[in-house]
Amino acid sequence: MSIAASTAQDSAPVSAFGEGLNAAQRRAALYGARTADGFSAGPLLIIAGAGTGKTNTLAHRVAHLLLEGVPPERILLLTFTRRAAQEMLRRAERIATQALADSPRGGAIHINAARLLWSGTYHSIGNRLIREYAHVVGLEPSFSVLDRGDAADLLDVVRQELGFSKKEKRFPRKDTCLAIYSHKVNSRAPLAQTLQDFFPWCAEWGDELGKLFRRYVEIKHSQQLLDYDDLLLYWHLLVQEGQLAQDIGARFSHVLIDEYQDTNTLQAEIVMAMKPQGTGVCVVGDDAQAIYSFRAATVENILEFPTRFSPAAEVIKLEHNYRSVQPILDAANCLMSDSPRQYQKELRSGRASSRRPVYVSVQDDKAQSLYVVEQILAAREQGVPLRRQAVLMRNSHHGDVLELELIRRNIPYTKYGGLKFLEAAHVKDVLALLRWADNPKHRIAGFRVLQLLTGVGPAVADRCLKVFEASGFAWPTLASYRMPAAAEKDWAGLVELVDDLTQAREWIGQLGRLRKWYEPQLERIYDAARVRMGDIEQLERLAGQYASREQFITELTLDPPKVSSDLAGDPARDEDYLILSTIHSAKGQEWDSVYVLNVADGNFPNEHATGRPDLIEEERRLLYVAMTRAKHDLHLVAPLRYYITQQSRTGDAHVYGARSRFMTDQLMQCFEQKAWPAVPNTPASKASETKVRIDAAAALRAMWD
DNA sequence: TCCTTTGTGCTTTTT
DNA sequence: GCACAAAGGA
Repeated sequence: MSIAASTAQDSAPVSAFGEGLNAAQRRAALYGARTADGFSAGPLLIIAGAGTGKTNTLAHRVAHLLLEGVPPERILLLTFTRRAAQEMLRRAERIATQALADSPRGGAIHINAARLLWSGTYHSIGNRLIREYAHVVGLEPSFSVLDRGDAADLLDVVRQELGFSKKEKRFPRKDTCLAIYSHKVNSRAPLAQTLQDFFPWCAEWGDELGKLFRRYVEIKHSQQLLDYDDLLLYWHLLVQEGQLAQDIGARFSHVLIDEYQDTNTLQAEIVMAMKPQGTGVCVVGDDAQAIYSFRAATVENILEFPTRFSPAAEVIKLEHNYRSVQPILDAANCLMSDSPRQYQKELRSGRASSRRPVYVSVQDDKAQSLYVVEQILAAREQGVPLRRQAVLMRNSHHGDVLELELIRRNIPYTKYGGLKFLEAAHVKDVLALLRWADNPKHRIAGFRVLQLLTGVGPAVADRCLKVFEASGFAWPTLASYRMPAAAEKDWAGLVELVDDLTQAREWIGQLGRLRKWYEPQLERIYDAARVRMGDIEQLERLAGQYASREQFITELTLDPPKVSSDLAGDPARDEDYLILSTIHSAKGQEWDSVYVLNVADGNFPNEHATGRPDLIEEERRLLYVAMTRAKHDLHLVAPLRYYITQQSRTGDAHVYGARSRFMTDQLMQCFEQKAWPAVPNTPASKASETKVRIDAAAALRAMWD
């Protein structure tokens, strides 16, 4: 995601190699030495504070490796999102090409970073390795990847099957079950400990959850399904075996990992198994920006990285900030100085400013929105386009009130985080069809597809699928299956479609034919059919960029488009629009002006984190991430009163927010404090003292004379 | 058996 | 505002 993420360095011309880098950056980029068989480096940890040119440094390192003759396919580049990987490659290619052009050898040799085949997220790399080694772990190379929703649905099926949904006390809901499962797998901790530490309200269900997960794992394997966590888990399994660990590890002479502070134990173990000596391993991160513990990320990975090797890994700190003006950094430094365990660092900027960031108190949600809109419009008047401004929030629904106001005033915006494209029911329908055609054993997909027909609910679908399964997943058996009368007509069309999809050699056109069958179903099932159909058309456009159905389905699952405008052929591309984003999704980005909503205790730190010192520290880092996104202007907005979510329709429950515990007196000094709207400062006592009298009646009459 | 309605209860952040 | 379960009508 790099919507507005161009740094000052990005636009700076790179004349000679590394000329645009400062000393520490250069040291990190060049670390290592030529050897007889190439270029080699010991383990390296780069502690890159916010805005210190991390991407640029890493891109230079990649370029340097390429220039030193390291074959591109022997570089493994792990990033947090695919976008980050693409951005990195784009820059590395440009840097390397430029450096070659400037060298005496001239531009004869072309560096093609696209040949860095092994770059992407842990999950996407895992996906590729596992397909290659599928036979080793008892999988078919054509296995399907479950997205979050499908995984939760499958858990729900198991939950029903085991009768847990009928207990007198309510069993955890499917999303919670999945979260528990995922956390346990990724943290590699015992289930009981995961429950105790992160889901204490579910601790009493330990035994049932254990049974649930065991059955879930069985079913996944029998249906050739892998969820997100399996993509790591199977990879982990592969490298636990000595010979395979060596083979896979030896494929890569250099392993570069971005955002290392947000990796979890499972991921760290994979890297350690592949590269036990740390040879060629270079990790980059900022412990002050570790904000993914709910995904089982542990900041210990980065804190302990150096001492996991002997001799210990080299540590290089980047502290010069190229993003923000000094007053913003003063506040950020002050916020973090209260944090106990960390790599001590102090961000410095070359950019002075006389303006401090703003801490503004407002009455409530509504006033908060009005304030933000007023500031945004004012900034735009001053020449800061909307797209260089962002509103950041802790929870995605915190932007709801603001969104209404933006719509009312006709201010364009896009929102990151929150409901995703793939979670829309109609998109799920279409994908289920594709997935089922791709993997007939994919029961969740088939179950969903069958229920698109009128007169077919869970019971009929279940029976049909049982017959299908008994036949060994032979598609022709479906054609002869007798559906209830109401479903007959559409059933024939569906059978024909699925037959077509499974036979088709060409991927192009499949989605179009699918759409033809689906359109009438969509109109029957949902409201707002036209809007939804638009999404399907966008999906179709996106499909054209992929080589095959399997690739399309998998990549879409591993790297889902965030919002509809994120899809291909984005028509809104050149238009100016405001960015709304959760802080988590804002990671790695920067804007001229940043507004942080709901900076009050209960939200910073979140009420659910209180009582857990480590989680409270994470909340502090979250605020730190939010603050350090701003280049020139930063506004923390603190409503005195805000509404609690999750209450009945007529509810008016609200709390009076205390000042966030992170906003200490010392930190407050870093801010210009104000109230909005400004409270007129005229005490009543003074008014009663004045001797002045005005003949108001006469004055008003005079206006009409 | 399916599908809609009604009532109840509630951890946020996402690859 | 949404997920989930239970009950009632077709």
